[in-house]
Amino acid sequence: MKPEHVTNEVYRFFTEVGIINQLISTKLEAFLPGRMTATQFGILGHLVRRPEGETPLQLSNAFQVPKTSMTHMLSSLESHALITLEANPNDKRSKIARSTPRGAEFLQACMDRMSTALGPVMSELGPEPFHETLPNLTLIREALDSERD
Amino acid sequence: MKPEHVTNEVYRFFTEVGIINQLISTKLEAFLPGRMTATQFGILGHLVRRPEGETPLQLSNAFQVPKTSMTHMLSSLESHALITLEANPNDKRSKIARSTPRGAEFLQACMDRMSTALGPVMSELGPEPFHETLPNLTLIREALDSERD
DNA sequence: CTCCAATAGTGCGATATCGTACTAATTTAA
DNA sequence: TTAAATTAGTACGATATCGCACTATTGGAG
Repeated sequence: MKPEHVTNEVYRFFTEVGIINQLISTKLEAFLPGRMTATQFGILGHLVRRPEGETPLQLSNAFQVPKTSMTHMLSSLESHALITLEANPNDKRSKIARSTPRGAEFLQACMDRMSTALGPVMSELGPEPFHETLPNLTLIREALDSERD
Repeated sequence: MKPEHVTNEVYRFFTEVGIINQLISTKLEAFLPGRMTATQFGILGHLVRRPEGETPLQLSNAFQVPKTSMTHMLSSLESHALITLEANPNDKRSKIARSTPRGAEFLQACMDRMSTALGPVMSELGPEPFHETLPNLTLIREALDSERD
C-alpha cells in the first residue's frame, strides 16, 4: 500500500465532488427564481416526499447546514408560499415545516426543466456512471455523517 | 428502461454529492482560520501544484465560481500572505496568482490535520469506495463542464 | 415539586457570495 | 490604422450564510 497515493486519491475525490456540486448548483440556480438556492430547492424536495413534514432541526441535520441558516432558508421558502411553518403540537419550542401544493407544483416544474436542460449530458453519459457510483456515495456519506460530533 | 427510475437515480446522485460536499467542507472549515472557505483552500492547493501560477479567470473556470467571487477569495488569500498577486507580463489587464512558501506550508499543515481527523472514517471505509468512484466522477464532471455555455 | 441542564428556534452582526455595471487593455475588422 | 467588439478584473450593492448569544420550553435528578 502507498498511503500517499491513497490520500491523494481521497483528496481528488473530494475535489471532484466539490466541483460537480458547484456545476450542478449553478445550473439549477439558473432555473430558480431570484436568489433561491440549490439547497433550498433540495429542502423543498425533501418536504414534498414527506407529507407529514419535518422540524427545522431535522432538516438542518439532513442537509448539514447550521440551524441559523435553516431558519433563514425556511422563512424564504415560506415567503414564496412553497412551504408552511406551523407550531409543533408535541413541543412548543418547535415547528413543523410542510410543503404546500404550490410547492409541489413548483418542484415538479423545475425538475422538468432541469431534466430537459440535462438531456444532452445524460444521453452522452448514459445512466451507468450514476448508477454505479451511487452506492459508494451513500456509503461515504453515511460514514462521514455518523463520524460527526 | 424506466426513465423515471433513471431520473430518480440521477437526482439522488446529485443529492448525495451535495451532502458529502457539505459534510466535508464543514469538517475542513473547522480547521481553517477565521472564515476561510473550503473553496479558498482548494484554490490554494491548486496553486501549490502549479508553481507557474494561474490567472484569476483560469481559477474561476476551474472552480466554477463567478469572477467576482474569485476576486474576493484571492484578495483574502493574499491578505493572509498565502498567495501573491502579480501583474501578468503578457496581458496588462490580467494578473497571476501564485502560492507563497507560507501558503504551501499552511496547506500541508491543514492536510495533515485533516488526514488525522478523517483517520477513523478512512479505516472504516478503506480506499476502495474512493478509488472505484473517482473515474466516474471525473467523467461526469468533464461532461457537465463541457456542456456549459 | 423544584431546579437545572439540555434543547428548539431566532435576533443580531460580521463576513461571503455574486449579479450588474464599469474601466482598461486587447483583438478584430474594415 | 483606426473603430468596434471582446475580454480581464473590480467597485458596489443586495442578499445569503453562519457564529454567538439569547429566550422559551422540556426533561430529568433530587
